Amino acid sequence: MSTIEKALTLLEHFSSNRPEIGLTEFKTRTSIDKGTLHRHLTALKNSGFLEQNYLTKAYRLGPAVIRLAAVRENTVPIVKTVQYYVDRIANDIHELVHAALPQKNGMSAIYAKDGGNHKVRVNFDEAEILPFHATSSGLALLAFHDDTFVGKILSKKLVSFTDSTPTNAIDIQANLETIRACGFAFTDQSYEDEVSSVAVPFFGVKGDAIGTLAIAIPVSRINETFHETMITQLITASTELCRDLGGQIPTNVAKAWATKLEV
Amino acid sequence: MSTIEKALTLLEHFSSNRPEIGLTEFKTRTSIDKGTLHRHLTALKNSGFLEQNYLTKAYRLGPAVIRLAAVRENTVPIVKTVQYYVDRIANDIHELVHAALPQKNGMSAIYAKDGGNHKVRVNFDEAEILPFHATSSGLALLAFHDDTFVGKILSKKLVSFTDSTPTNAIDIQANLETIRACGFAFTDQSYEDEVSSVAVPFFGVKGDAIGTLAIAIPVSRINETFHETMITQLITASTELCRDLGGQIPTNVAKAWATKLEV
DNA sequence: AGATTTGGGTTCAAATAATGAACCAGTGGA
DNA sequence: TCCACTGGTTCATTATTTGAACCCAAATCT
Repeated sequence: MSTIEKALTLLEHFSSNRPEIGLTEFKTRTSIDKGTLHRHLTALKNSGFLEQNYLTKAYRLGPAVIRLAAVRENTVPIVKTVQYYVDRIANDIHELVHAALPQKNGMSAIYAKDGGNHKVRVNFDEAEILPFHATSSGLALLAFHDDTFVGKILSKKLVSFTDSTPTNAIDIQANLETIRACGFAFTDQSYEDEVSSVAVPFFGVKGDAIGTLAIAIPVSRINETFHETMITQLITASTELCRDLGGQIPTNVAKAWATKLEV
Repeated sequence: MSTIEKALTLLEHFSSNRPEIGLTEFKTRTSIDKGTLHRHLTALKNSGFLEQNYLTKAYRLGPAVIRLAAVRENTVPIVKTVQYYVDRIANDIHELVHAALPQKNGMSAIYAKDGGNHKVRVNFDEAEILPFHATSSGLALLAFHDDTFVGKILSKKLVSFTDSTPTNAIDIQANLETIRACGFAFTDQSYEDEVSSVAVPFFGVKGDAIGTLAIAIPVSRINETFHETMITQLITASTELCRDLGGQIPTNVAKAWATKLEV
C-alpha cells in the first residue's frame, strides 16, 4: 500500500458521529506511529482536506472536499438524479428509503428520505459506512461487482453486528448467487436488531453495479404482500434510474426483473 | 512537499470545465514524470478519489469525495447556512451573488445565485478556482488571512487575465491594507473584461477569514448609489452569517462596517 | 500493408522520502 | 511539586518513490 493510500485511509475514520479526531485517538484507532500519523495529518491539512479545531487541536474534514464534491456532481450528477427516485419511493410506501454508493470498505448513503409517519422508525445516519456483508445494499452491490473485489472483502474479518449477521464467507457467496439470480437482496436484522431491508443495484455504462437503492423497515411491519410491493418499487425505480444515467442493465438481471414485475 | 501533497495537488486540476483528464494531458499540465503520475493516479483511484472512464481511460473524480463532503457539511454546515444569505442578496439586488471558500491556490465558489433578469449576465462556473490576486473574493480573503499565507501567494507568478489584472505584489499589498481598513474589496475588470465585483469576508471563531460573500456585475450597470447598496447588503449579510457560524468579526472590521452602515 | 505516432501502462537501479523510537513542551489535575 | 496526558519534533535507519527507458495496443499516415 502506497503512502498516498495510507494517508487517504485516515479520512475514512471521519463520519457524522465522529466529526473530529485528535492525534492520540487516531493512534489508538489505527496503531500507526504517532510521528508518521502527524506528518500524514499535516500533509492532508496542507492540502485542505483537513483542518484543525484551534482549541482542541483535533482534526476535522476541510474545505477542499466541498469543491471536489461539487465538481464530481457536475461531472456525474448521481446524487441529484437519485433523489427523485428515493423521494418517489418514500412517498409511495412511507418507509425509510436510501441510495448508496460503494466506498472501499462498505456502502455510503448519499441520500435518504423517511416517508413514514410511523412511531417506530429506523434511525439512519447519512455518511455512515454500511458494511458490505451485513447490509442488503452491500450484498446487492457485491453480487454484481467483480469477483476479485468480492474476494478481497470476504477474506477480511467479517464483523458481527447482531445474532443474525452472516460471517461465513461461503454462506455469503451462496447468497450472492441467489441475489444474482433474482436481482435483489434481502436481509433480516443482519446489521441492526429489529430492522430488515431490501436493496437493488443500479448499473453504469459497462453493466457494472455503481450503487444501490434500498428500503429499511422495522421487522414488525413486514408481510408477504408488502415485501412484494417494496421489490416492485425498487426494480421500477432502478430501471428508470439506469436509463437516466445511461447505464446498462445486464441481460440476466433485466430478465429476472421483468418476470418479477409480471407476477 | 510530501508525496501525499503532490498526489492531492493532482485533484486540483479537475473542474466543471475539465471533468476528465488523461495520463498524457496530466503530464503536459504538470511536467511530472509519466511513471510517477501513473502511480499517483492509481493510488487515488484505489482510494476512491478518482475513477476511470473505461473507454478513454481518462481519470475523473470518484465517489469518495461525495461521502467526505456530506460528512463535512454535517460537521460544519457552511454551504447550507450561506445559501440563505446569497439567495437573499440575489433577490434584493437582482445580480449574480456567490459565496466562496479558500483553497490552496484561489477561492472556490460553493454556492451562487443569479437574481437578475438582465440580458447581460456575468457567466459563472461553480467549482472553478478564482485566483486570489485577480478577484474581489480573493483579495477580501487575503486581507484577513495570516501574512505568511499572503506572502506565499504573492511570491508566486501572478497571472494576468485582463489588461487590468494587478500583477505587482507591492501594489496588491497596498490594496490589501485599504481592504483591511474599509472591510470590503472591489475589483474592476481584473479577472474578466466588462465585469466588476465587490466582496466581503466572513469570519470563524478565531476572527480569521474563512470565506467570502461577493457580487459580480457588468460594468455597464455600476453607479455610485448601486455600489453603496451592494456593500450595505454584503456587510449586513456577513454580520448575520458570522453570528450563525459562531464566528467573531475582528473589532476594527466591525467598526469600519458600522460606520459604513450609518452613512 | 507496413510504418509511424499517440496514448496508456510497466520496469528496475538510483535517489530520495518515509518511518518510528525517543524526546520535548504545554496543560490540567492531585 | 509531581504526574499523566495531550500534541508535536528529531534524526539515523529503512523502505518507498522516482524517472529514463521500454512495452503494447490502437489509431493514423504513406
